[in-house]
Amino acid sequence: MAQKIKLSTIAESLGLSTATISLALRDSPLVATDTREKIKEQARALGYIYNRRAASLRTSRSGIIGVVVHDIMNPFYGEILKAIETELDRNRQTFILSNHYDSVEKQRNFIETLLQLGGDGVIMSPAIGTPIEDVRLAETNGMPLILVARSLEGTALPTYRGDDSYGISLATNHLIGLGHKSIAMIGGTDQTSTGRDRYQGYVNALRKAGIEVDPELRIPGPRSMQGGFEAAVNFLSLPQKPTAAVCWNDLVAIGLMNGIARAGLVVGQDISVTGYDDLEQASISVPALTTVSNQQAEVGRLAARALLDRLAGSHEPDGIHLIKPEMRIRQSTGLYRPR
Amino acid sequence: MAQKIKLSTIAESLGLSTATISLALRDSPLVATDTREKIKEQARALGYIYNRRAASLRTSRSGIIGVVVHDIMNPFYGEILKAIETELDRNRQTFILSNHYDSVEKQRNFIETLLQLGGDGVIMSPAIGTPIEDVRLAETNGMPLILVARSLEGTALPTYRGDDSYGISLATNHLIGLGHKSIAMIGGTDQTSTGRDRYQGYVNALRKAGIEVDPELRIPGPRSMQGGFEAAVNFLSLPQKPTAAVCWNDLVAIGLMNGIARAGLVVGQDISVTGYDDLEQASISVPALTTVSNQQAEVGRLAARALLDRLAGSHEPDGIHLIKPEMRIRQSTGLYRPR
DNA sequence: AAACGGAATTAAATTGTTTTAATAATTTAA
DNA sequence: TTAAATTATTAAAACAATTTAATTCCGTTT
Repeated sequence: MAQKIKLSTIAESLGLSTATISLALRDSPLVATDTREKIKEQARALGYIYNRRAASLRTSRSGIIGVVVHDIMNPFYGEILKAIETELDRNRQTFILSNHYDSVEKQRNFIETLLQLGGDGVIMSPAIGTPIEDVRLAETNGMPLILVARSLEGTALPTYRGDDSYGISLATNHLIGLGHKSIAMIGGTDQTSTGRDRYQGYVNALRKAGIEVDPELRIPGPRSMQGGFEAAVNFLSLPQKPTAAVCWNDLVAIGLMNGIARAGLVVGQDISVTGYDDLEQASISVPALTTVSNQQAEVGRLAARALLDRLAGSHEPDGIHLIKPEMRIRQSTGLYRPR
Repeated sequence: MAQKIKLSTIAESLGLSTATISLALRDSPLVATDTREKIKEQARALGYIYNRRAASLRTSRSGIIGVVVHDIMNPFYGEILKAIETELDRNRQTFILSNHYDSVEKQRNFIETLLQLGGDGVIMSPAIGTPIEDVRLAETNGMPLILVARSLEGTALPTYRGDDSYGISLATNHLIGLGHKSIAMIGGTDQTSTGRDRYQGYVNALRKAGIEVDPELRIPGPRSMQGGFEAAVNFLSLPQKPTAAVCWNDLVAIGLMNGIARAGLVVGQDISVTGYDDLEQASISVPALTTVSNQQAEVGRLAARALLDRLAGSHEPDGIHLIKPEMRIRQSTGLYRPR
């Protein structure tokens, strides 16, 4: 391991001061071009490694940005993260990623760790039940915060997410247009703003079409493939014999379709199913899934952009930015036929 | 934002020195119990936040561990990461996650960033073509390195991964046992050690059963669902009319099954398909996927454990640790019937 | 009352960088 | 040739913690 190469090592080896070395390595115009070259060359030769903690101790900028979401293994968040990663990478920011699994405590630990590391900012998809103090903790310590995919009531934080109410109404209207009247809504929870918005979109679309809303047709549940798969039994044994299902997301929809197929029914003919998110998998499922694109890439990109802009000093007004979803019609939905 | 609370703020407010505060907050027996309590109370009241960069500058331990894999959106890595996360969380280590997408450059950037941040160690699943220097870069700078899921020829680094050759031979033998003779191998690459091992396992099993190996039956390709889906066309038009396929992983298998279903054939009857990894999705696909559990959770846990042990000083011998995979038989495979 | 021992506290050095004001060296102008 | 202006370099003070050796403050013992 030899011994650590630091600015002073380079300085001594060249008979210069650390100040010059520091300036030169950061391309300051204060140091002469040829000395700069000489210094850079020497740094490379010695295998110098920039010590960010020492630097950030002085500058109070760490180049670290925290990102915390419910679960990175969920492709919905995965796609958002990918967009954030691209944008942050481009701006040479390091990012620290974490899941909170909807544990407020795990989320707070993350925020605290980030503060200890001197994080420059956070992008988060707040855990269910996030208390305002936790958000304030970040803010009072000078760490700006952007919300993504979920909003948080009672705050005016900049938020980027899809227009869920509108998106679900697109899917519901599509089914209504195909003649369906008994439409279930499968998966998810009503404990998040997203949940309430989505249910509202479903309700609104039905009402507008003069269809009565039957609370029994709302089957909440995990937002996973497994969740959808398990909901199939429940769904198929409803006394109302629904002929269509609006699912919380694509994962639930794919799980539900698998469950329905196992029961011997044909999705797209006997039962129509819509998803939400338009994951990569949606287009290659069997049958191909009719769904709503939630524009994950755009949502992630905008959130990252917003944070970077804020860090660069521009203070755009806070508020919720809703990204408009789009319908993707495929083979999992078809004309109404009585069951 | 008021002004930053630091040790000296607390010290002044209590008429003590920063040394005492520092010691007290870290539960040193050097400071009297009642002063310690008083100090902790005051720290809480003032909203003190521990400055890790200042501390780690002095102690040269950052509590940061880097983890870099091919793609966190791939559930195979996702499951490994989840296990690593659990283990590191339990030991209060912060971890920084990154994808390298098999770009050696992106991987090196990550290692460099981690060095700059004073990372305590790295767990990585090396990108294809990783040069030894990059690994050495970490080591010569005192950052221990553990490999996971993939190995790297020419190094004696501690490595934790599944026994791929054995695992694939399990799947191949299962198909041979069902009477299949023309068995294709779909997806993946032969550029990684994993790839070569898996192909070897397939070849070995065939040879042992006296079946001739036909190179045309090896269809390499992306290790994604999309990849499997697209391989279906190729697969179905092979002149050898294979009746079974050993897939690189579950994603490829599910994609392939979807492709076969789209072509009107029934998986498990007309064609048998095996996966690899035993992802959560495997058990709920239609038909349920016969696959090989790669013990992701165990692999991740052991890798994290190995790094933590090393950081704690225990110097277990290096070397490759192969975790034994297990067969999971479901409905995607069935008795041989000529196509 | 002096000497001692143990417990609690602290002074001061250290970690590796950045930054500002000051100095030294060089060039230009008069 | 000298003064002024410009360019290049550096000394030294931050930044916020940790750590070691020294000091202070007790109560005991002699």
